[in-house]
Formats: sequence, structure tokens, C-alpha cells
Amino acid sequence: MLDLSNIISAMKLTTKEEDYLETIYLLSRDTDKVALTDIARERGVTLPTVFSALSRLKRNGMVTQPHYGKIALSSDGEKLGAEIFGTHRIIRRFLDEVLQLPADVAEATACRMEHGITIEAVKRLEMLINIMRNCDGKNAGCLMEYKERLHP
Amino acid sequence: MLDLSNIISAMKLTTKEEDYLETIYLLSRDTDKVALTDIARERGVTLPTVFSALSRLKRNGMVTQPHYGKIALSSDGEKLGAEIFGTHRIIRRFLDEVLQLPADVAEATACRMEHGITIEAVKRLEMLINIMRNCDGKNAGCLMEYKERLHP
DNA sequence: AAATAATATTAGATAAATCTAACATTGTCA
DNA sequence: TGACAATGTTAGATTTATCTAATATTATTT
Repeated sequence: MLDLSNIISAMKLTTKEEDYLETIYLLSRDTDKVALTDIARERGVTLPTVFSALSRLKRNGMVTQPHYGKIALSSDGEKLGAEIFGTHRIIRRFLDEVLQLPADVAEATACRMEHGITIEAVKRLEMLINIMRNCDGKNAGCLMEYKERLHP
Repeated sequence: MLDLSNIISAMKLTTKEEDYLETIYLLSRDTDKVALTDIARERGVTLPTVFSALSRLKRNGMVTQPHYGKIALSSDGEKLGAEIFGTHRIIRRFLDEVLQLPADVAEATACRMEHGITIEAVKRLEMLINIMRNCDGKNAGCLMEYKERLHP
């Protein structure tokens, strides 16, 4: 059977394009249509930078925008944005809940590591986190020992 | 106390500069002096690309090169190269030995993920790998369960 | 509705990272 | 040792990603 999600994943955006798409994805969960100013503020760049990044995302069919108007995600953009953010969440959880890094460090590091990991690796990472977090049984052992060694 | 390793780490190279430095570090373990051609072959780019990358690494004080001569790592380049490669090895071990990804996928993914992880996170990741790999005791439990769920 | 504020766009500059094509230097070997 | 091959350098183009300054459009507010 034809699996579109692989096609979407295979569309290789640059690291920065992925970052902008993720930002737009997050902003559009609140507002649906996203203003360039909000993207600029969120990513800490100037408006012309956002503008030119968006022209590349438009060319890739990830977003649409009427002249002088606000940004909307295409259905591809929606899917890929969700995928990128999903990856971000799993990596952040691993850094935070397993490696016990401070929340802000985990967040910042996840931003940098989320690019270039395969879907398969993300799935496995999630599986591992879930097994280790299941603290009822024996499997919490290594996480316990890790925490003990971390703060003796 | 003054810790120079942090100063070296703090020198922020671009992702690509780090990649070239790592390649040079690996090549110079065999030959000491490294030819541009070898770097180009290893990284799959053309000679002029290597040349211009090297001019940036020279500017950053990571490598030295006499006119029409071969590349040598500076002591900073040596230290940072070792650090980058060390990070690469730990991430690859995690992907390979823990997540059980195929060796080639683990290698390729490590190349992409190794940038932007902090030294602290790498240390913790190594600690976790070592605890999980210690298969004598109870701590292997979660790795066992992970493997079982992976290949039921 | 006109003035002002906010937002989006264009123009033009810079740096990184790549390429091809042309040229220079060094090394090898017949 | 001189020709040819290998290696390194320069020149010039392209794309991404960023900036500042100037301009255009839309929204708000008096």
C-alpha cells in the first residue's frame, strides 16, 4: 500500500526550513493564520529574513500566503510540521526524563538534534523511553541506577 | 580553576567546519599530514570546496598549511577534532548498541546528530549506555525488554 | 476619512558552502 | 631531465541565510 507519510518525510528541507516550518506549525495551533511578525519574534530574526525563508517554503509547497497576507500551512506542511515537532518532543523527553538534563537545556539541545534523525530511530527512542519510565517493574532498574550515579 | 577544554568547546565552528575538522582528525591519525585530495574524496566534495573550507579552518586556527602543501592540525584543532569524534562515537554507540539500528544507519545518523549536543549530555549518554550494557545484573532489564519488543 | 501605527515587501549587502573551468605547482618516471 | 600526471589554487557562479534601510500596504484610532 502507498504510504504518503514517507513521501512527505522524503521531501528534504534544509535545517532552517524545518525550523521555520516547526515554528509555523506551533503558532498555527493557536491562530490558524500566522503573521510574519510572530514568526520573526519567535525565531529571533528580522522580518525580511522570515520573508525570504517563507518564499522557499512556498516554493516547496509547505505554506501559502496571499499578497500582504498571513501564512497558512498546506496539508503537506501540516503533516511535515507535525512530524518535525513530534521528533522534537521525543528527543526532548529523552534528554529531560531519561538523561535528566535541565528542562531549558533539554529544550535547546532537542532543537539542535532533531534534524537528521530518522523516523525509525525516533520510534525506537520513544519505545525505549516508555520502557524505562515504566517504574513499576524491574525495567526501571537502569534508570534508577543512572539517577543514583548522577547524584551520588 | 581554568579549564581550557571549555574554551576549545566554546569556539563555535559551523556544522560543516566541524565535519571537515573531524575528517581531518581521522585522516591524520594515519598520515599526520593530510592531502586536500583525501579530504575531498572522504567528504565527497570537489577540491575547491575543500580549499575554501580549509581557509576558514585556518582563519579559526584549527589547521596549518604551507603554500601548495599538506594540512596539519594545530593543537586546538587536535583537541576539538578529538572532542567532535568522541561525541560521534558515543552517539553511534547509543544508536547501534542500545537502539539496535543497523550499523550503517547508526553511523550516518550519528554524523547528523553529533552537532549541537552539549558535552554534559554526551557524558550522561555514555553513562547510560554503560549501565545498560552491563548485562550481568538487573540493569540489563530494560535493554532486554526493549530488544524483545523490537523483535517479538 | 485622514493620520498614524503596524505589518509586509523590496533592494542591496555579506558570509558560508557548494560547483565548474581555468591555471599553477609539484612529483614521478621513462 | 623533460613530459605527464597528480595536486593545489584562483576566478567566477549559485543558493541559503542572514542583515539594514527604504518602501508599500493594511489596520487602527482619533
